[in-house]
Amino acid sequence: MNLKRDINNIPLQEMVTFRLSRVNSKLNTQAIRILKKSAGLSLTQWRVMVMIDSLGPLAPSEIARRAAFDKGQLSRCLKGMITSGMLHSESSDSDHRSHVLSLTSAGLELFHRARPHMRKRQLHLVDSLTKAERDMLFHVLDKLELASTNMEETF
Amino acid sequence: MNLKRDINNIPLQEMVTFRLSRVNSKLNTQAIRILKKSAGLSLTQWRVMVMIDSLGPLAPSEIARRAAFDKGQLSRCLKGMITSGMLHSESSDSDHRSHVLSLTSAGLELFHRARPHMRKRQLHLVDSLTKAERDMLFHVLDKLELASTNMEETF
DNA sequence: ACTATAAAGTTGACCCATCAACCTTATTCT
DNA sequence: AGAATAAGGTTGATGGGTCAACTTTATAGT
Repeated sequence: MNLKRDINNIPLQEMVTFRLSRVNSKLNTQAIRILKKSAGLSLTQWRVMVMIDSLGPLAPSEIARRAAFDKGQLSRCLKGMITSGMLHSESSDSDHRSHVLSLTSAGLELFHRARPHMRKRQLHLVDSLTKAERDMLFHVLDKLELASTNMEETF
Repeated sequence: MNLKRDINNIPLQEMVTFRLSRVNSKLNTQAIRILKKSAGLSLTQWRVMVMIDSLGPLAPSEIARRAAFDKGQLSRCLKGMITSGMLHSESSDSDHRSHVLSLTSAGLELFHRARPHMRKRQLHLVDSLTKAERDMLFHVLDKLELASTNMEETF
C-alpha cells in the first residue's frame, strides 16, 4: 500500500493538516494501546504523570495551560486519578481556589511500569529521524502553531 | 506566552508526539470553527467532499482506505450527508455490497461556500513555511507514520 | 470597604472516534 | 456447485474531547 500515492490527488493545502491528523491519530492509537497493556493508563493520565514527574508538583491550571488540555477534561481525569490513588491533591495555601498535585507512591509505581515501554517506543520514533529532521520538525510545528493562532483574528 | 519555554522540561521523546498532538488539535479546532460558520459542515464531511471533488465519485471503502477513517464513523457521516441532501448514493453494478458516492448540486454549493475560507486559511498555513520546510515536513511525517506501523510487530 | 471583573475548578450536555458484533455479498478452494 | 473465508457496510456501546453554565475565591477599580 503506497500511502503517498493515494493522497497525491488531494490539493496541497489540504495535505498539511490531513497528513498531520492521520499521523497523529496513528501515533495516539499506538500509545494508548501500549499504556493500557502495560499499566492500564489512559493517554491523558500518562501525560499528566509525565508533566508532574518532570516539572514537580503542579496545579491543574498549570497543567491545562502548558499542555493545552481542556479544563473539563482535565478535571475529570484528575478526579479519577485521585480516587484511584495515583495522585495526591493538597489544597494550596496561597490560593484557596486551587490545589497542588503530586504523584503518590502507587502512581509513581504505575508510571515506572509504563515508562520503559513508552521510552522504547519513543526512541524508536525519534531514532527514525536525524537530528536535523527533528530540529526542523519542531521548528515547523512552532511555525504552524503560530500561524494558526495568528490567523484567529482574521476570521 | 512562550510555548517553547513551557515545554522544554518535558523529556525529548515525549515532545515529538506531544507537540504533534497539540498542533493538530489547534489546527482542527480552527478548521471546525471555520467550516461551521461558513457552511455548517463538520470536518469529516468537509474531508469527504474534498476527496470526492478531487478524485471523482468514490465508494465508502475507498474513502476510508485513503483517508484512514474508521468504517463506522464514515458510515454515520455519509448517512447524515445523504439524508441532508449533500450526497447522492448509487448502488454499484459491479459489487452489490457497495455504493458509489457523488456530490449533489446542493452539496457542491456548500462545498463552494466553504472552500474560499478554507483555502485562505490553508494558504496562510502553507505560506508560513518555505518549500524546503514543507518538503521536509512531509518526509518526516512519512517516516513517523512508517515507524509507527513497523513498530506494531514488536509490541 | 464595595462592586465588578476575572481566574480556578466542577459539572452536564453533546459530539466524535474507536471497537466489536453483525448482516450481506464476493471470492476462493476443493 | 458448496463450504469457508474475506470484504463492504451498518449499528450499538463506550470513552474521550469540546463547550458552556455555574460556584467559589482573588484581584482591581472607585
